[in-house]
Amino acid sequence: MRIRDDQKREAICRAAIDLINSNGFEDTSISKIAKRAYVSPATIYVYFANKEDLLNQIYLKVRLEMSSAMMEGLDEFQPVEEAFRTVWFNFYNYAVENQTDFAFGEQFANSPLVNRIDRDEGERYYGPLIELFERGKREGIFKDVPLAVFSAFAFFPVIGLIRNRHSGNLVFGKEMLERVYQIAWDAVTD
Amino acid sequence: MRIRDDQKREAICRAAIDLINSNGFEDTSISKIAKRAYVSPATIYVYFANKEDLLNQIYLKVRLEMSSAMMEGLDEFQPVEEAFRTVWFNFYNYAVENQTDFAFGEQFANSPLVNRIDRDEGERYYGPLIELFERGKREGIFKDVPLAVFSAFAFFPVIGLIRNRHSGNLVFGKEMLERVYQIAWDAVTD
Amino acid sequence: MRIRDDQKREAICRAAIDLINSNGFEDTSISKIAKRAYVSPATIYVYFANKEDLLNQIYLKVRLEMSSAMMEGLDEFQPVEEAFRTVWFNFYNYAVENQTDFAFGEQFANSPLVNRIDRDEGERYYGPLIELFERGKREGIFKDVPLAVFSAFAFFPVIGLIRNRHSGNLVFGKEMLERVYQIAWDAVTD
Amino acid sequence: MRIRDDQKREAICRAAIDLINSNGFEDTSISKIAKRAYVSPATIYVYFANKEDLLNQIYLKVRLEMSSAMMEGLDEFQPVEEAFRTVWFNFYNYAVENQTDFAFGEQFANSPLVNRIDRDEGERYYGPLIELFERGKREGIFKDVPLAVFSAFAFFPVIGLIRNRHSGNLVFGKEMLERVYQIAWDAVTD
DNA sequence: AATGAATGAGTGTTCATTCAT
DNA sequence: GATGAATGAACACTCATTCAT
Repeated sequence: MRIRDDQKREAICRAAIDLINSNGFEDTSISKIAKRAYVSPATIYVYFANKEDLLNQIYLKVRLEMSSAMMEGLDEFQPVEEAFRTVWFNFYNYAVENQTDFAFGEQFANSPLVNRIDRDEGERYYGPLIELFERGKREGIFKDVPLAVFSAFAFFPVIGLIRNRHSGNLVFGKEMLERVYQIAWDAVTD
Repeated sequence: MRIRDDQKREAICRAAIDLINSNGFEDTSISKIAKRAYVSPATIYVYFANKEDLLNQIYLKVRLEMSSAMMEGLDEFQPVEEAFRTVWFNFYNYAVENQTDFAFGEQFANSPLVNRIDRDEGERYYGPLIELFERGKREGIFKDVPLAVFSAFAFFPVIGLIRNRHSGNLVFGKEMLERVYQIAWDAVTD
Repeated sequence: MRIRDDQKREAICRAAIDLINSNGFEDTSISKIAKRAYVSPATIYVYFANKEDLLNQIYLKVRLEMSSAMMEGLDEFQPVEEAFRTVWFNFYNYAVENQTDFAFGEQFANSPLVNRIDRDEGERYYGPLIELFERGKREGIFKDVPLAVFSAFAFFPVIGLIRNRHSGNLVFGKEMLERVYQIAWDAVTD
Repeated sequence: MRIRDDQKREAICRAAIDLINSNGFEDTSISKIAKRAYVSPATIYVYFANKEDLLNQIYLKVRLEMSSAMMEGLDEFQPVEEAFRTVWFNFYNYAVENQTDFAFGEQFANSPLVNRIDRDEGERYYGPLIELFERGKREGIFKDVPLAVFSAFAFFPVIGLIRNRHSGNLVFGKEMLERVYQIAWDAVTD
């Protein structure tokens, strides 16, 4: 009996993400994914129950990778500002360095597919970030607003900027990036 | 006879938007659109060259409606702050009151389909907003940043909040909305 | 707009019956049926909702044809014996002359598919036969047994004989046929 | 170790018969059989050459079991009537008590699959029954007809009645059964 | 002997689009 | 202009079978 091959599983996910990014969900079929991953269509069903399961698992995996990338270097004893800075740049860097994964996540999150999955599963990993947010509020540093508002101003602008990167009309250097960070910080602090 | 045509065309677009919002691009076929619009599949090809053309035209139409909704009540003699307030609340209200159209727009904008259309076509209608932005900068009110950064902090947070509305964990009243607006205003002004 | 073609529908049914008779339900796919009927697989779905619907409709059609063949020449003023003789030979002749349809019916009737259809639909056409049976009982000619027992001895032996015809070890002439009929008549009469 | 093997083989046959009876040949795949028998698909190929071989072996096994059930208690010194009675009730009881096996046999016998197997293999075990038939004819008790006609009236009516049992419109007690037996006896005797 | 992984070929069905009226 | 019929190509998925252990 052969044993399952994690590289194969990985190749299938990679192929799916790439195809979805270049052609969209609509034009990404199981057989195209199979072809790109150099496996038989039937093999995909050894690793995933069906297409929806494949997409969900990829989404959750991407979310997990992104969230753990965001939390990297974060600890509860850092001053709030330092911690926020860490998270913010982690997020920005992840989005820039993992363009395809990030784009896949955004496309999935804006499609009705996202409503069919267990949302808690996807949000589970943000604990440390939420704690940071609460601590910042307790220390009177962050504005006293709901978490959704906080992250809308802290992180969504980055998504907007990344979206514009593709159009090519947004190229900015270190200085501008620092400027943007500063605006975000000002927006969420009192 | 002219009226009849436009009604039919409208019905087709409406059906397409609704189906895409509830089932995604993937599960929205020409024949399902036809069925929901009470026309024959062949009839759709009287109004649109093919499926891609249908989707593009819908997207451009939605963008146009949204942009003109945003500009409503805007004129070049208003003080900058009043004008910004107008645009911001116009945007928020449009997103809330036209949920399906807005969701369609977001879904399309995050899919690779958006890269295949003439982007200028979509952006053409934002002239007055750009002028407002330039005027605000000249008057030393808005921060001296690129347009992309400006709108990333002015409008993207709203998109983030709307996205969370669906999850149901974001319900806020007039007061909170005013609060959010104030944060946006603070973020984009010096 | 083209209109539906009853010949096409007929060709599809014919192709399905023939294939099922030579290869069984298992080896009879939609695409094989399509090929044999000189239509596209998709065309079959213009005339039938799905494969199950196709098979059910064929079965009901065959049953209907068989039952009306059986009733041919039957009227309520004939003496019971003459009427029974008519029906019995009608049945035998139908089975012999419409081998494929008959075989299809037997195969379907012995498969679990038959349990999924509306049985009443299939039995509806036997009214005159049932009336003959009741009349025969009233006149003290037929044995006083349930209908199921009556037809088990009147008609099932014929099915058994037909089944053996295929094996080739049953070839009999007019005389023997008359003999078999006589046994059936004796079995159901007092 | 020998015992284990036979249990596994038995489990595979059992699983196949059950699945075919509830879902038909068409919906009964090797992997479903494997799952139901708690073995690997590959294991089935240890015991059977391929799917056709599996089905044939099951059919022959069922025929063998049925025929030996029919012959039980039969010996060549019994009077013909007693012997016939024994065989007839054996047949009826087998059909009623082994519903699934019997239904499988009927389904297989009415499908083209039956034509692909060695028919002699299946008929080999009916020797004693044939002898009884010949003896009855010699003694002037049974009608002088071919074997096929004899069994068409002796046994096929039972098959017809069993077929109707499933529809639920045939429930009969000891008395009626005796009645049916009597009709069969009358039909085959002079 | 026994197994889960692996697969090319096939399944039933739907697709976007065109045809004929 | 409007339509239902028609279709080749594609879809997601399962098949019987073999492979590697």
